[in-house]
Amino acid sequence: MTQGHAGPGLAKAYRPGDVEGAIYERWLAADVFAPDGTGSRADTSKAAFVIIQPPTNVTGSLHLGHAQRTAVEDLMTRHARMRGRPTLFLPGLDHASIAAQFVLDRIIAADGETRASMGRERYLERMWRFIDETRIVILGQQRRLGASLDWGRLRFTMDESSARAVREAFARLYAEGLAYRHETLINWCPGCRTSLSDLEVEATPETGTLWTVRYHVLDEVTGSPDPALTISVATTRPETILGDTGVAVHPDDPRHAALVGRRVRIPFVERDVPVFTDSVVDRAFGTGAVKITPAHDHDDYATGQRHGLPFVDVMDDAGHITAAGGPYAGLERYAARQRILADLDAAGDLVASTPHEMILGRCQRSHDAVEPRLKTQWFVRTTPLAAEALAATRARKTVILPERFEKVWEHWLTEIRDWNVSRQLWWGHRIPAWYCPDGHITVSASETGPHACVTCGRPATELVQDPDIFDTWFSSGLWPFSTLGWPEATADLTRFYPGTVMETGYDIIFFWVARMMMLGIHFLGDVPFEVVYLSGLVRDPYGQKMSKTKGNVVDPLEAIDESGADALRFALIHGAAPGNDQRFSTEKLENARNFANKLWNAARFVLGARPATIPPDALRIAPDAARIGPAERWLRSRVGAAVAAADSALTDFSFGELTRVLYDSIWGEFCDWALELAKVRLSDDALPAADREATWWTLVEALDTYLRLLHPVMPFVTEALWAEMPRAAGDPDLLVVADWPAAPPADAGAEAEVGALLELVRALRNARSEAKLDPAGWLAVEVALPAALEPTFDALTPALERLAHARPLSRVASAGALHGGPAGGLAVLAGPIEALIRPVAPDREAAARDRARLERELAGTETQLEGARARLADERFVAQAPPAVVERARARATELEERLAQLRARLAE
RNA sequence: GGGCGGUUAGCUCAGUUGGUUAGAGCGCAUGCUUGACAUGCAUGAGGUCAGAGGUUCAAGUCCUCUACCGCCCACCA
Repeated sequence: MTQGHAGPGLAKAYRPGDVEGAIYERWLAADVFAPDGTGSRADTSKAAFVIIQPPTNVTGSLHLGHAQRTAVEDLMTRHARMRGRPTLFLPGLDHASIAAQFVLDRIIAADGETRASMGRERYLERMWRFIDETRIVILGQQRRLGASLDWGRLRFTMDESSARAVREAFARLYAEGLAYRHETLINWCPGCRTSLSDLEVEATPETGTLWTVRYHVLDEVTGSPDPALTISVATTRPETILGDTGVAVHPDDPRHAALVGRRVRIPFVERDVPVFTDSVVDRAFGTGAVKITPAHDHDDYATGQRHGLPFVDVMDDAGHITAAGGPYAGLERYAARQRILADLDAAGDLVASTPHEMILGRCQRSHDAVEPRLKTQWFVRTTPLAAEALAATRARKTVILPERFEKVWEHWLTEIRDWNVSRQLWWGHRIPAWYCPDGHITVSASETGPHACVTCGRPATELVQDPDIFDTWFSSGLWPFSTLGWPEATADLTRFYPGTVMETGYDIIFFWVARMMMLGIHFLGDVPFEVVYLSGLVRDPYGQKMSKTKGNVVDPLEAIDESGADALRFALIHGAAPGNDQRFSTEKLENARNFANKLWNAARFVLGARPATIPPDALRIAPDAARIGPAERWLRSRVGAAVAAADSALTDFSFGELTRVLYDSIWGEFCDWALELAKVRLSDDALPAADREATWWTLVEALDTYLRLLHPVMPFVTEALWAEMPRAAGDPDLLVVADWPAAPPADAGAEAEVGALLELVRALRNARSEAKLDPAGWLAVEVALPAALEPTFDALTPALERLAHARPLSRVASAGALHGGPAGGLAVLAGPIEALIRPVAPDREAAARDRARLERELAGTETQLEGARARLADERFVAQAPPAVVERARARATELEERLAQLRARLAE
């Protein structure tokens, strides 16, 4: 592009909906999102920036939390892209087996079907149909948000490439002895009919009942239960009585010493079990005697193993009592509990029941009480993997933000237990393990499975594949490299692994982040990402977690329809700190939309103010330094400060700080002051055209810089406005691939001088308002100011007159000249500047109000001066504080003294 | 039972390595049809930074304790 640009012009009103869709299309058409897209202007010699986004669950639509994360991810991506780095922002979907089945089960239930009635094959077909619908919705939402995802690389965890990585990873772990099959007590959800990892069990505090039950001791001679000799045990789960295989007491407990070694009869199942001692028993709890159910309780499992007790499983997959439960067989577990309690009571063996505070494990998904059950499952030995992940974070190869999460990270990985990866579900990756009739295990990474049993050579036809699937997190744990072609040694893998930043919510740090770290380091020999950026949760205006059941969910699409994607993104990023939860409210969204509107109108003004001497398609040039005035120098310096502050915020991942800086600069400096100051020069026909041009180019430069800085946060509106802006030589067509801005030079002198005069304007406005002078009238003001400020004052007088609505604003030789004139003026003090408002007409009331204002100011100044003097009088302060601090304190005291003198002089008149 | 976070203006939140005058948005009050913007402009009121103690010349900021709120981890019947 060799010519400056003039677009079709901007609509008078800002309507986000009118520009967003078209702009996304332009980005896609220009192919700027892919690291090697035809429109990419990336410098391939620079390190790639790879952002890792959690693949979205296919089950539902996006909520505000997704929107916030996508906004943050896209912000980082767009910034890196403008810095000229090749960027990879890969879109993905996760099959989310348990969540997806949970949702689909409800859908098919509406048609009167169940998982069982459909069968595995039909069920999975139905699932694919279901997710084909949802995936379109989900991907459309990301697009509406403006996420600059490389759509050509869309990956799904159920794709063959992911499946291959899963098989390979598992086969390697098995070969290395890090995956093993083992019968043990696992967490079982009767509602979902699957086992769960420890992480998927939520410990929920509840008030249950502690029942005391009598077991009858067997007569040593007759072998039948003694009606009189009993031992009482306490239990919160009477249904597990059916699986009891022992009673334990503490070895030093005299109350039960006589019964140790005797046998008791478990009621209903008529099983005779031993009474024995074990020091795990807490003598203070309950009766001091514990019923032992090794197949249904984690503690009892260990106790049972120590004492060689039988393991009697009394429950089936649905949570119903099995044949082992004798008369209760077939009953649902809680129905069985009630029947057992009633029967115990009838037999006179239910001694007591008391309310009991306890922690109950519930399924994260269905909230059913989790049942500990004995099952044979596949486990991953995590201890060695966790050690490597820990070593990596300790060596700072991967940094977790905010840092405080490193502590829980350390704790969890140190205390980690082996990971049960088997799930008794259908939707997911089938475990690639085959069993021969002799029980030999063959694990194969081949898509078609093994040819024969590796142990006995039986042919594949005689082998049966494990019906279970993997925990979803097993495939998502491979995400940073399975998406790049692993296990093949692809060019992508070399180029994009490890990733740069992994962004996600802190709620899945263990589920996902830890697994990616462990598996990434293990299989690739290097960490999967350099930075873990953890976002907080988005809550409703009252701090509640958003959930569909509470009905407080804000749909991102509604917010976008209402206020635009830019406003939503800004609202979600503004004021959010990593790891901190954030409340979302319509007020925040409105504020963000107003900001976008403000920017729109500011741009409209700048573009409309182009001096006629500049052709519409002129190439953008830097303002002529010899032609600009103090206001322009001030603006350029402030823009430079904004660039520096934005850069530093981005370096620190302080995105809330970034939006604050941009909001304040654009609204508080550019719109409130710079544009108003510029209006005078731009419309001054007496000024040489070159001067007016220089002023305009200064505004264009500032706006151009702001648009670039803001683009990562508000991509649509900035792109739309930039389309209308003059281009510099070498600028691309689209802002999305434009260069990140450099800071215009700082100008401390202009900042100080113009800053002081803006203070004067504020003071004059304040005085007018406080004295309730005619708001629309022109004030006659005389100003006395330090000699150093005089040239700036003279240059800006017309602009200052306009801003303060004061004319004439005339300079007098000295402060003394302000006194002794016609009586009844209002004194105004602004730092080193003194001014006097000459009333248009004498007004006794206004004078009185003004006097009150001055008196208040006097009192305040006195207090401040007292403090400043006390500080300086303290020898230790003068001696020990840094010289710069002492110097500042001195200057401050001097300033206050002068001000005090001025005020006293005014009040004395 | 362990650990983490929060407590700053009426509300929602910023506040960098301690530095003297603690900020913003919303809300509130007063006023403004000033040629980019009423999705706006101007001005103002409003804070003993949860409480107590300590370190320091200096504490919203560092340390200790307390209170309240929230979260995470945890196999005691």
